Amino acid sequence: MTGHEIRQKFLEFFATNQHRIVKSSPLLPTNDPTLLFANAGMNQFKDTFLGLEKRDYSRAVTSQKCIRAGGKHNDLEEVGKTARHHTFFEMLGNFSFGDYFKEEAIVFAWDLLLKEFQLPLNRLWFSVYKDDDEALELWKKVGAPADRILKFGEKDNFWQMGNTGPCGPCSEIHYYMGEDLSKQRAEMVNGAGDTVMEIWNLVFMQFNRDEHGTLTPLPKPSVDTGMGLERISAVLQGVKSNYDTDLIRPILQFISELCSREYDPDTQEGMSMRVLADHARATAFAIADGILPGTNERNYVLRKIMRRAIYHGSHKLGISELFFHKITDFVTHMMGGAYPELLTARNLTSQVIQGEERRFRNTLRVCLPKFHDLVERHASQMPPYSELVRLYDTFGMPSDLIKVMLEQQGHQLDPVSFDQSFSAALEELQKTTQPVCAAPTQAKVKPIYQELAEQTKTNFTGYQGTELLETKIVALISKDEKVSELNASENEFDGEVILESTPFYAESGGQIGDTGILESQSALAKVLDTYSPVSGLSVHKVKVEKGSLKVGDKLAALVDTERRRRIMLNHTATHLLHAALREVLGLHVKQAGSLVAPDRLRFDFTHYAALTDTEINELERLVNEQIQRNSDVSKQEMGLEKALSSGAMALFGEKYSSQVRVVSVPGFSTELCGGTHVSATGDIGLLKIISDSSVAAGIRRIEAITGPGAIERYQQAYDILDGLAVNFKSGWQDIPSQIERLQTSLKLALSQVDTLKLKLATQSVTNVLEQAKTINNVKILAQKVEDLDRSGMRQLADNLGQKLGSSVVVLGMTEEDKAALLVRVSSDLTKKLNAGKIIKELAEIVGGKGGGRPDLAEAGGRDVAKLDDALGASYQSVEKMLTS
RNA sequence: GGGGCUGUAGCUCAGUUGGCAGAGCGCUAGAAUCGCACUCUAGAGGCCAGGGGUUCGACUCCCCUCAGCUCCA
Repeated sequence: MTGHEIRQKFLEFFATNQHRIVKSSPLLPTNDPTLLFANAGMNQFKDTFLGLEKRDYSRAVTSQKCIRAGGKHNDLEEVGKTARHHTFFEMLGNFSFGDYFKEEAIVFAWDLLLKEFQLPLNRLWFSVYKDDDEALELWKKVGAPADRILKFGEKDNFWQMGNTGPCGPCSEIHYYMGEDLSKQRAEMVNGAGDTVMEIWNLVFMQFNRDEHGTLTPLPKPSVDTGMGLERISAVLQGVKSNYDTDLIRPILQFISELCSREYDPDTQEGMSMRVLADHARATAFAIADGILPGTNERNYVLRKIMRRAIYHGSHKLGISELFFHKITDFVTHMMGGAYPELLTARNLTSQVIQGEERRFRNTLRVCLPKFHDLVERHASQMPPYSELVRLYDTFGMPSDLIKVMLEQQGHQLDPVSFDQSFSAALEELQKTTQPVCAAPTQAKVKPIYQELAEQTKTNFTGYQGTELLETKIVALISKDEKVSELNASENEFDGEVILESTPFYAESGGQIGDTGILESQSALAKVLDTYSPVSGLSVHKVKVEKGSLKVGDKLAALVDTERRRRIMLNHTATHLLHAALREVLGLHVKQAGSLVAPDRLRFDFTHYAALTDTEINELERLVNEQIQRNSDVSKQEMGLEKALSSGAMALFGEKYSSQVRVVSVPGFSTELCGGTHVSATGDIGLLKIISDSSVAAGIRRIEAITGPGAIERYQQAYDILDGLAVNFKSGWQDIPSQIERLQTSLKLALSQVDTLKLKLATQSVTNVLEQAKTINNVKILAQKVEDLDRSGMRQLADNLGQKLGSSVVVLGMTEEDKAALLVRVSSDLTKKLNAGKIIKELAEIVGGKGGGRPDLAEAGGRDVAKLDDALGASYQSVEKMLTS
């Protein structure tokens, strides 16, 4: 039976037993921020097990994509070394949500393994939790021999989701992999080695554990099971290693051809090939689910996986060209049938991988000279770990490569103590890195809102219109207390109003809350903001302008229509931009936050690089094309499942109710969205992107304006250009070249000025060359100059010095009310005279400081009037130094 | 989210407790050659990432911003 058939058979078996076949959730966990990757079949049902979410089925079966790397389950370092460890694998599982319990779960497992898969009973072992006699009896009942049912403690056979929450005993099925049936022993179960291997784990969720550790029985116990597809395939295909199943073996074959080496499982090369095969699977699936290699969290873990693979390929298997994308492409080809998302993402995957491989090879290229430099500095000595670790921590050189290269340099290393010293040094280096674990502070909903939400649900009428002529005040709040009446006060705002129905949109999904007025015959209140502290409840923050608001009052609710209109433009524009981003940059673009205000829109999204000008132009072009088409924007209520299957984009980490609203621009964008939108895209008028910046690593932020604001912006730009054109007396298209021309000629003119100034100064000073005094055969010239800058003064000193030969030149000038001095000593004299020392004495006279090299020194001071004194003093200074 | 590192000529990078901004490759021109490669000679090319501060003086020291690399959660 092939791996694909086994997966299919598993799903079908449970489907015929009234289980709903549910698609694998993406590897990017949808509703669990504590999880790095999907790592078990039950992840997507967590809320269902907790009773927070209802589904229209109570039995499900899945084949779940899983990655275990980083976080609690970290198998990364083990992959390749063993026959069983993977970063990526598929987990088959059947689930009961308060439907069947232990008995059926055990019967299903028994029937599937013995009848469908026809596993020999004389190789199977069963384990139960030490206190779970119920399970033990059930195994006996279906036919398991009593001596094959073993009891284990908490460590092996008790499962819990977290420190608190649902938990329960579990029961595992193990399989003897050895040749000789007579050699199997009970001790091998959960023992060392994997001659007896766990193939299926049945979890019986039976209790709820509270914070004191007390267990209370759940009213509706549930079942969660997991069986690794690769393992069961190994068993059914009669091979020792998961890597020899038809799920992975062909990848090894492909790699073997790629590097022109035979796959021999027992060699170092064999291990490297396994690493590559496994990591290629993980990488292809991760990228297809929108996870990109990066520098934080799951993105970083993916990058570690990819770099480990690339390292093994390039250094251990000697593949010199970019290769990793070829392997993932092969994986895509193999698995695309069962997981079509691989095919959709094919191009992106290949591109991202090649980019990462290039970057990694560049990192290696940069750190190798640093390594050699380090080794050289320590001659034949072993470089200290503190420095080796720096290569790893700061420059990203793989620790294994460091080890290998040290050995090549002739250093004898004990691998174990090397690793120990290395991690110790790393710890030392990172000691200062105490992560400030800021626990996510959950914004607590104020009890008053909670209470109101239970009593009433606001009816939102804002989709139909912005004015509601008659509605009723249900409740009034002032300072977190319910009140019966609201009056004008001195405060910025007077209180909050809850209405029976309202056209006011409460801030949500990035769209900011509406403003407007509430008006009755006797009262008038301004709505400053509208928000929703609890789902289903809209709260209007008001300032009473006239009269007073009383609970039960009838009144009209009027939204500021113009402001709302602009918000709607921006919201629909946001959707268009989102779709355009995915088209231009790739499907990895996911919304990571947004703000829809009347005057602008802001959109944060996942992407790995700054946008280029071409990309921004293309985005604007696409969005404006959609605007010009003036397509109708459709808004439909439908079931969540239907919406998702129709391809509507949903945000991860966002909770949706079973009934959702789908906003779509036909043929371009479909999103789940509760916000308010224009009726046709043409209403937007125009979109202009005004900024692109980064918010966090891997997340970019785009800001844009639409409609009237965008037009104003273009007008401003137009005015500026017109102004420039007038100034340049030319057309727009010539402005850049005109500016360039101006810049060049200005630069030329300035350098000519410098040259001329120098020439002038040289001429005027050359006249006084003969004034140079000679002391002890050293010519000394001290002269005041004008109209030069510091660099001109240096050049002048050089010119004079060359003319004078063996000499000391002292120049002084005033520059911006400060005195500047320079001393040049010709190089043949620097043994006797030090320009730095001379300048220090002179600098004191003008009340400043200075210094420099023995042959050239500069100084400055504030006392301009003393400049001549300083120049005069230079003769004595030199003389003193020459004679001392 | 926290730590380390980097930003200098078109490219790869030097730049020594603050004092004249450099090398190699590439580019342009010339020499040599029947011509090309090679070789030799000369030249062009820099807001030293941006902004602020300290200083008589900042590529150099300090702070901020931007961009990139890297390790860790």
